[in-house]
Parts: sequence; C-alpha cells; structure tokens
Amino acid sequence: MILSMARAATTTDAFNAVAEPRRRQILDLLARGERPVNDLVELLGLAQPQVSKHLRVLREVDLVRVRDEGRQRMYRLNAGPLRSIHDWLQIYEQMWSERFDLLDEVLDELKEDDDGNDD
Amino acid sequence: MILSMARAATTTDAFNAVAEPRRRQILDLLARGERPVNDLVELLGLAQPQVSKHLRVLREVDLVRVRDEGRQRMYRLNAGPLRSIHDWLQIYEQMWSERFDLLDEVLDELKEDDDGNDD
DNA sequence: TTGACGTATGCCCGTATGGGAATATGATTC
DNA sequence: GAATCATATTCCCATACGGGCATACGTCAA
Repeated sequence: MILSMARAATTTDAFNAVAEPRRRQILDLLARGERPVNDLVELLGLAQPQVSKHLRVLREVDLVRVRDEGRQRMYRLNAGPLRSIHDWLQIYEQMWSERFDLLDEVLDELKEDDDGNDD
Repeated sequence: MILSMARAATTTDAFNAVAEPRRRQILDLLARGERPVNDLVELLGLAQPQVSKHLRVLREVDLVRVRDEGRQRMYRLNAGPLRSIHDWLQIYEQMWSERFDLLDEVLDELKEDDDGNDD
C-alpha cells in the first residue's frame, strides 16, 4: 500500500523513463543498431553498473529488448512506447511556430490596452 | 555546489516537467485557452496549492506564461519548449509501425536459428 | 481598515532517484 | 574443477519529489 507518493517512478511510463538524458542517449545509440552493454559503457563513458541500471528501466517500460548471445546481452531499441509521447504532442504541433508566438504576443498587448470585458 | 545528484529536477527541461501526468493535464486544458488558477483547480479536482506548484514548474520551463488580471492570474500555454521533445522523437518516428515490429521479430527468429558464428 | 477572494509559498513526510563502490550471477574457456 | 569475461544486483547517500495542510501575499469591495 502506498502512503506517500512522491514523484512517479521512472519505470511508470515512457515519459518518465525518457526524462533522464542518459537514457535518451542510450536509445539514440541503439537506434543505430543492436549493441552489447559494454559497447554502451564505452560510448557513454559511464560506469557499467549505471548503464545496466538505466537499461533495466528502459526494459521495464519496454523501450529496449534483450537477446542473449553467449556471455553478452544484446540490447535493441523498441521504439513503440515512444509513440504515446508523440501522440500526446500531436495537439501542440501546430502551436510552436514563430508566427503563432508572435500572434500570441500581439493579442496580449491588445488585451492589456483594450481591457474590461470578459467572455 | 552539488554533491549527490539524484534525479534531475522537474524544472530542468520540458522532458522532466512533462513527465508528471497532472502537468500534462494542465497543458491540455490550457491548450483550449487561457485560464485562471481556480478554473484549473476545479477541472483537475486537485487542491489549489498543488495546482499552483505544478504551474510554477511549468512556468520555470517556460511551458506556460502568466498575465495578471485583477486578483486572478491568467495562465496560458507556451508550447515552444515541447518542440525539443518532438525534435528528439523525430529519429524514432519511422520505427514504431507494426510493419517494423514484425520485421524485427522475424529477424530475431532468423538469428536464433542461424546461430554459431562469432567474429 | 477590515474582510473576502484568488493565488503563492512554507513546512512536513515518505519515497525513489542516480551515482559510487563492491559484490553476485552467468556463461565461457582452460 | 578454477579463472575470466560480461552483466546484474545490492548497499550507501544526498537530493527533491508531490501531496496535505497552514499560512502569507495581493487585490478588490465595503
């Protein structure tokens, strides 16, 4: 039973898993192809245990899959769960053009001048 | 000075800010238009202080902007910072089609059958 | 000024984080 | 069997999280 919740676990979903830059780096590397842990250790310049821990998180949200090959464990990307993030962003895609920001500013200034009526 | 880093602050970037579901809800609501805090409190069914705290985080990563209107504070969306997330996802967009997953599975099975050579 | 409203901040708490370091597990070779 | 390589797990620690609750601040009305 949960008494005090604090921040959601990193393994809750892709959003939380991917909030950590190291884990994004790992995914970026795996996007180029399957790799054993030690490759990632070298490429990231990180200690092996931390890499294994990050991989565990990524595994738990199904962003990576593993395959045993002798004494190595080959990790590969599974981009599927990233789709939930992309889907959420869908609503916002049209909003971040500079044109839109500009319009926003102008409307603001107008509102500050022409004040008084709501709704 | 930082001695022990733990998880990155929620105010570090859009990734971390948006990992919290409540904050995504807030953004979703603000996408429909500018709103005062109390509106969000009602719509979210959350206590007012927590809403204000979430809004503070969103302000610190510039995902929302504020405007004073009498005793109310009108919050509005600024979607710009979400673009960094979208940009990062760019590389993965082509990968999450079912077709791609299927290919992945097939290649795996082939690899498991055709086993035995190391280089 | 007083009071009420709208919002922000402060404190407490239990939790899980991510790095460091050491050690455990597992598979391979001798 | 023992030794070695590749990886995973465990323990320690400081940090800041998010909710609950109380309270401070800022603006308006009387």
